[in-house]
Amino acid sequence: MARSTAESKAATAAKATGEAANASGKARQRGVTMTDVAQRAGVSRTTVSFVLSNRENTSISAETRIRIAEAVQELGYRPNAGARALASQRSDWYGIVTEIVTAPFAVDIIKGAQDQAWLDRRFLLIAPSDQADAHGPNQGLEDAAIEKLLEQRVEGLLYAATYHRGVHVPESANEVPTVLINCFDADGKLPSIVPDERTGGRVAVERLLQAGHTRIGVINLDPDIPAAIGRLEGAREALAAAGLELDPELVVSGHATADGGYAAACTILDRYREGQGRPTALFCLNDRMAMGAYDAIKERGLTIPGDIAVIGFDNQELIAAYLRPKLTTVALPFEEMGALGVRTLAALTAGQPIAADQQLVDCPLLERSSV
Amino acid sequence: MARSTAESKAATAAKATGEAANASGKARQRGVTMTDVAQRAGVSRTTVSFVLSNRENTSISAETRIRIAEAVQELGYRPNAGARALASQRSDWYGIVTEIVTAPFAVDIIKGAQDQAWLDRRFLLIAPSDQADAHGPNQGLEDAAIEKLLEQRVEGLLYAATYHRGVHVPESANEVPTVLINCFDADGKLPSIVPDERTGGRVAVERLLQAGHTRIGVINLDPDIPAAIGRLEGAREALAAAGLELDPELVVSGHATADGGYAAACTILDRYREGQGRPTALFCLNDRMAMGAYDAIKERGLTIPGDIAVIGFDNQELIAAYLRPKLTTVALPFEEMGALGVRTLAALTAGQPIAADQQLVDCPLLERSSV
DNA sequence: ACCTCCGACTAACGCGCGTAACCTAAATCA
DNA sequence: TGATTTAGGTTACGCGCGTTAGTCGGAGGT
Repeated sequence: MARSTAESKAATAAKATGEAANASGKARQRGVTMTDVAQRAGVSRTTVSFVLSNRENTSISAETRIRIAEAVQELGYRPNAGARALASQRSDWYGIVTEIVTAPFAVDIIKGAQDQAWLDRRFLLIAPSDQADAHGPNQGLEDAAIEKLLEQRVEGLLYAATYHRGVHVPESANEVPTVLINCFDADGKLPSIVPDERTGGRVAVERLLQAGHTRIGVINLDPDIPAAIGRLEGAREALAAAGLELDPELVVSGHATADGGYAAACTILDRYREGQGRPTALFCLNDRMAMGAYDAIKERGLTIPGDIAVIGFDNQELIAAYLRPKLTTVALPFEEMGALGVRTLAALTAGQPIAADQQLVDCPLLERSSV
Repeated sequence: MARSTAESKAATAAKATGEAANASGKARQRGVTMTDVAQRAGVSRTTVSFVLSNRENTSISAETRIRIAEAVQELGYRPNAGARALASQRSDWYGIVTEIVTAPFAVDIIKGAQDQAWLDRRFLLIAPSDQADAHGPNQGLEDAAIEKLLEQRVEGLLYAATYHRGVHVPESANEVPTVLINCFDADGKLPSIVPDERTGGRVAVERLLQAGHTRIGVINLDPDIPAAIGRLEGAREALAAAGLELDPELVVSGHATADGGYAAACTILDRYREGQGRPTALFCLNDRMAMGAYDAIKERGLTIPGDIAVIGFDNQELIAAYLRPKLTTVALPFEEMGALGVRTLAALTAGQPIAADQQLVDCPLLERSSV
């Protein structure tokens, strides 16, 4: 194939036309490169590169730009992201490593991050992790996953957990900017983004108070985890603001499942009679427990929200939206956390300062029908 | 810096030692290349490449291999996947485009695919799609996503849907091998992997028959979708094998939600009295509807499975495992479909023939406590 | 008539790596 | 003893692209 750029433009055009049918047919297998485009447009590859990357400070005639655009179109040229990354020394990729792939709970973090990355014209490489999966066949998967991501030359790392907690991030993550989502660095070095549990707890109880409830039962999680601590603290704040206190007798911890919620609700409900100290509302620290509480309440012939109002936490769609009545709950801002994570990473990789070492994201109240 | 490989090995070693402290300290910023490793080990870059890629038909002394391994270790060398892909003309990447990122329903497909890809030493690029998201801000996202994946030079494409249906795949997907998961090509060209709905339906009803139920109510989905057609067909098969028929009066369609299931169950339960034709078991074509059916049953003072046995379909963990009693259901084999998708893609890209144009994957019965 | 400047490009190098082809000294063989 | 093989490498090229440092012809200025 003639490669001389000295070849007359007429000849080039003729050849190009001849190939057009070819190119748009099945003959084009793969590998249309920038050089092909350049040849077809009758310019140098450099010029094509300048045009395609919208380079400034470079004057290229409108006519040439058009010819190049046509050539791109006709040949079906598609840039090679890998080659570009190699030459430009930047990949436009972020990596996210998470056990979310395994546990669908907080898949919205990925969605939020994806969307934001898309807006920023960046690509998200998702890698699996086995943080919580000690018994699986994937021991050490997490380190290997980060390693793989670094081999792809990601410019930054997101590390997400399915539930709010402290984590230890593998050392290799230190080689690029890293942001934790829905968890925080137990070693206190890396920036993180977590839900504002405290405010969420306050909002929930405020909603109950606003509906006229003053005696509120709390179905608590394992009291040691950040979610329980924060949410309970918020609940106390709200009560305090109303001049009330949280009756310790009304706080029952249980296993974070529907069965646990059922048992806890039974304990509370059976301890008192109606009007004799029995709470008129239940704040369940997660939706699964609320699901169990529903059963306990219904079993006793009580109605929701008539006799007992219920408010949950987490907004697990499959539960909250399908319970009957639909559950009013406080949502965890997974999408926002994911998006903020990407934005924070962008700032970090650009060398800009970030707002704070630990950023809190609001947990909004989702009104449905259980209060 | 001396680049002569003729330099005596002693000298090279000395220099290397001098640099070691440097390399293991903070001075290493980024960009340890194979050339660095080669220099440090006192060999040519080619040799390093041969060793690292375990190339056969090449004899390299054990001593040299060790020196190279040490150099890799000491310098913290990490291969550059992009450069490798460029040079070798293969990326080891598959792309998966799916609305699953948006709707967490079938995120297990991703997990299955990820795991299999990991075993095959391949990387999965996950891109969002807006197939079902007509009102979102992401119009045309899907085409753009595929385009992006092709720019990364993925070797194959997986296209996954959240629920079993026919889809139209964007044309650009034809440029690389493509496999559909949990959906099939409405144009009938691309290979696909779908759940075996029919067998699933049969298994469910067989389980009910085995428990002694002969009068079985069916809470149906929209009767036109593949899931409903297949599952119902399977149910009929199972009954036929037992010499029974499906009473059309016992098949009620409803909206695919808990409310829909509640309404449908009410219809069936209120039509008959106990022992007067009222079914003793309900086959709900999805778990959400089973959730609603639970309420209808409990509301009438009936017990599960004592008075009415219930069996679901889909195995939506958050529902099935947390209902009380826990729901016996037929699982959709998302993970297996994802894994099989990757395996099929591997065969395709290797030029091997695939088993069939449409591969069915079994839906296993998950025994819990509602039958 | 000469110099300068500017518009419109192009030549050439390097990113990090895979790989075909080649090279050299020692061991083996006829 | 000379020819040939073999172990153990090395040289050089190219993958597709970004980017710096030019080149070249003509318009404007003096």
